[in-house]
Amino acid sequence: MTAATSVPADPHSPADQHGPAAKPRRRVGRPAAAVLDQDGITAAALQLIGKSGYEGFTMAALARTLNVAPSALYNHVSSKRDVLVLVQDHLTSFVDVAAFEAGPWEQAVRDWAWSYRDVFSKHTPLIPVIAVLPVTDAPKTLAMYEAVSAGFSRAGFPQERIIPAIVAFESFIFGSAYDVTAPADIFDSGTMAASTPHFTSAVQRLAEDSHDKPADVAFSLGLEALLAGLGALRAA
Amino acid sequence: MTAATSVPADPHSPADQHGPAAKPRRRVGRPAAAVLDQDGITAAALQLIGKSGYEGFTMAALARTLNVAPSALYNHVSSKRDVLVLVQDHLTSFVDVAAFEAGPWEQAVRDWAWSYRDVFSKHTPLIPVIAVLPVTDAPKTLAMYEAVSAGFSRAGFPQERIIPAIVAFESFIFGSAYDVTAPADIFDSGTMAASTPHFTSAVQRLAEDSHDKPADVAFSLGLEALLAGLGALRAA
DNA sequence: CCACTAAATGAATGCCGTTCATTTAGAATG
DNA sequence: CATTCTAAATGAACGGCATTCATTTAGTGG
Repeated sequence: MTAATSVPADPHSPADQHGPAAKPRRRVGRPAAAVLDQDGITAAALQLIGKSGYEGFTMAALARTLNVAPSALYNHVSSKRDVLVLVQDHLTSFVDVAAFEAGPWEQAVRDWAWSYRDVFSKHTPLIPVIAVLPVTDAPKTLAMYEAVSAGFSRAGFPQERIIPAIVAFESFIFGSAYDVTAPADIFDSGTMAASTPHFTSAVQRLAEDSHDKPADVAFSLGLEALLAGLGALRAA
Repeated sequence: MTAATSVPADPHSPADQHGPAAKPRRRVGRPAAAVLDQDGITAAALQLIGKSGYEGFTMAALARTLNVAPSALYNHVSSKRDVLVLVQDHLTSFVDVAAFEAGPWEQAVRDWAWSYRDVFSKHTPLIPVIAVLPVTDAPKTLAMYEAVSAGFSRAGFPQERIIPAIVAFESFIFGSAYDVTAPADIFDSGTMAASTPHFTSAVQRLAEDSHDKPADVAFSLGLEALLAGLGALRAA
C-alpha cells in the first residue's frame, strides 16, 4: 500500500522550507542514524527534476544525489509514483491562496489560478498524478482546497456549487499548464495551409496582433470568462 | 526524425474508416507484399488499447496482435510515440464538428466540446502528446481545427481572438477529460475532515444534492460559463 | 535469370523500477 | 559492558521495456 505522507500536515505552514528540514523520526527509541527520510527525498527529487527534467528523473539518479543505493529509497517510499506524489504535494504549497482570506473573490481566484498554472506548467508530468489523487494522500493539497473552499463560501457561493466550480477552474488550469509547454510553431500548418484557410488566417492574425505569449492570452481570456460566468452563481 | 504520417491527408475524409483501409504504397514499383502499414498499425493499436489499456500497450504486444516481430514495426513507424500520434489523430476524427457548418455557434461548441471530452477521457495518456504536437504531424486534427475556426469566424469572432478562444476551450476540455477518470472518493478527506470544515461540508452538500456524475456537473458548469464569456467577444 | 530493394527477422543492448536475502550500526535492556 | 533488537542500507539479482542492427526473405523491374 502507498501511504505518501505520514504527519498530519499542519495547515499553517507559511510557505515552504527548502533544504534539509527537521527530522523528528522518534518512534520509541531506535537507531537515530537515518540518512534518509521523506522530506529529504522530496527536496532531492525537486532539485533533481529542476536540474535534469523528468526524463532524467530516475530512482537511480535520485539515489545518487543522496549518496545512497537505489534500493534504500524503498525503505521510505513505496514506489516512484509515491515520490511524485510527495513532490506534487510540496509544490502545491507554492500556490498562492492568501487572497482568499480577505480580498475580493475575483482577485483571489486570479492570484490562485495564475500561480497554480505557473507552478505546474513546469511540472506537467505531475498533472496525471494530481488529477486522480485522493486528497487524503496529499495534506498540503487538501489545505489548499480548504482555503479555496472557504473563500468561495465567504463570497456567497451556494454550498452545492462550490466543488463543481473549483473543479471547473482546476480543469482549465491543468489544461492551460500543458499549453504553456507547447512549441511556438505548434499551429504552423506548413504545406497544408492552402487547404485550411480559416485556421491559417486566424493563426496569422494572432501572430501579427499580439505581442504577449499566446498561452498567456488564451489563459487570460478563458479565466476572465470563467470568472464572469461562475461569479454569477454567488448570492447577492 | 519522426515523420508521423506521410500522405497529405485529404481534408474531406467524411468521418473515418475502420478496419483495413486502402493501401496506396506505390512509390515506383517494388515488392507489393507489405504485411504492415500505418493504417493497419493504427487500427491494431486502437484495438489493443481498448482491450488492454495503456499499461498493456507495448510495442511487443502490438506486434503480437499483428503476427509480426516487434522490430518490424520500426519499418513503418519511428517510435512508440509515433504510434500514439497516429492513434491520437485517428481518434480526433470521432470528435463532432458537424454543427459548425450550419447550426448556431453555442450549440456547435457544446457538441464539439462534449464529444471531444468524451473521446479523450478514455485516452488521457494521449493528452500530453496532443498538447504539444505540431498540427503538421496530425492531418485529421488540423482538419478539426479548420472546421472549428471556420465556425468561429462565421459566428462573428474577430480574427485575432479565434485561436486564443479555441485554445481556452481546449484547455478546459483536456483538464476535464482527466477529471472524468478520477476515483469517486477523490474528495473524501478522511481523518482530516475536522481540520477542513469548509471543504468537507461543500463535498458533502454536493454528494447529497446532485444525482449526476460530479465530472459532468463541473464540465457543464464550466462550459456554459466559457460559452457565455467568450461568446460575448462576437461582433453583432 | 539477375539485381535491386522494401520489409521482416531475431538476437542483443541498455535502461528502468522493483525485490530480497543479507549486513550494518545505533539504542534499549539487564 | 554485553546482549538483543530493529530500522535502515546494501548489492546482486529480475523481468520488462523500447530500440538497434546485421542478416535474411521475397517480390519486381530490367
